[in-house]
Amino acid sequence: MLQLDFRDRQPLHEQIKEKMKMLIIRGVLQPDEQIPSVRELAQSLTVNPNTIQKAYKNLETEGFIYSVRAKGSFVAPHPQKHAGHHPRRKVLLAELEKIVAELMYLREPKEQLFNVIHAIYAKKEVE
Amino acid sequence: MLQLDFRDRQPLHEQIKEKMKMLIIRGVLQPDEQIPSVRELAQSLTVNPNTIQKAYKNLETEGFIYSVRAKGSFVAPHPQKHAGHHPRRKVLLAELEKIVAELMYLREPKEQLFNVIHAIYAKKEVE
DNA sequence: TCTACCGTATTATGTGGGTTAATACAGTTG
DNA sequence: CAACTGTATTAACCCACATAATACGGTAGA
Repeated sequence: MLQLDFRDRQPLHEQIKEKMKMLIIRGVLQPDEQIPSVRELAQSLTVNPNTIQKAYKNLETEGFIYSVRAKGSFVAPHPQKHAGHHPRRKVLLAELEKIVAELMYLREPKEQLFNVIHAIYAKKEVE
Repeated sequence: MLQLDFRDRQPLHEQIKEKMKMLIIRGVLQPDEQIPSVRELAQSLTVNPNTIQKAYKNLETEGFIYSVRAKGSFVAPHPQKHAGHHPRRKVLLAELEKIVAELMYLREPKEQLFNVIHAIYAKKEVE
């Protein structure tokens, strides 16, 4: 299901969190859809169940999934309106600024960045 | 000069690298300007000289500074033309996609992202 | 030349996080 | 009852981070 890089210095639980987050954001996993159990995913990725649980715990804290004892873990419903005070928002915008600043430093054309954003937002409207 | 967060889990040498990178990108430090020596910055930040050296070494690898034995470390000249094959470019664009995708998920208006980019690129033209 | 400073390298040491491992508990499902 | 869920706890190992002490080679100024 997911592909991990065991040689990367990024922790496995973070890699798992990021990949799962992407699948949810991109709509590959639908709201209320059940995701693999802790033990099942651990076995298929050949990692320890604790590593999966840490990833799932963080995903739940960030609002991407919800877990029900003895039933399983599921994709959380998508946000319905723009929450300007969302805790993640400030972090994301700050990161965005850093990246754009460095791309500008490398003489990346501004229009290219617009194209990237357009492509992502256009994709969303399809799903 | 720089401000570090010793409680942050981000390594000190990475914090130093990122802050210095920002000062260079934003034009606070001019090309060929000398930056603090390893020992000097170590003392003023109350960290070990080895930590500074690791930050400087990575900054040099990424092309933001250059170091001359027995003379000091200096801000590298800015890139003059867009290098589409630059190693950092691919990484930065990939990160950009991740962040924009998550902001879209949080229902951030597309126009807001455009404004951020506009502001950064506009700032550059002043300097 | 002497002194002070520069970048750079090496080795040793302590600490904390990431990961694995082995259990255990509580609740649901068939 | 059996098999599966999420969750919690404890111990152990490894490695990156950071510190510390020291040294080498080259430059600059008194």
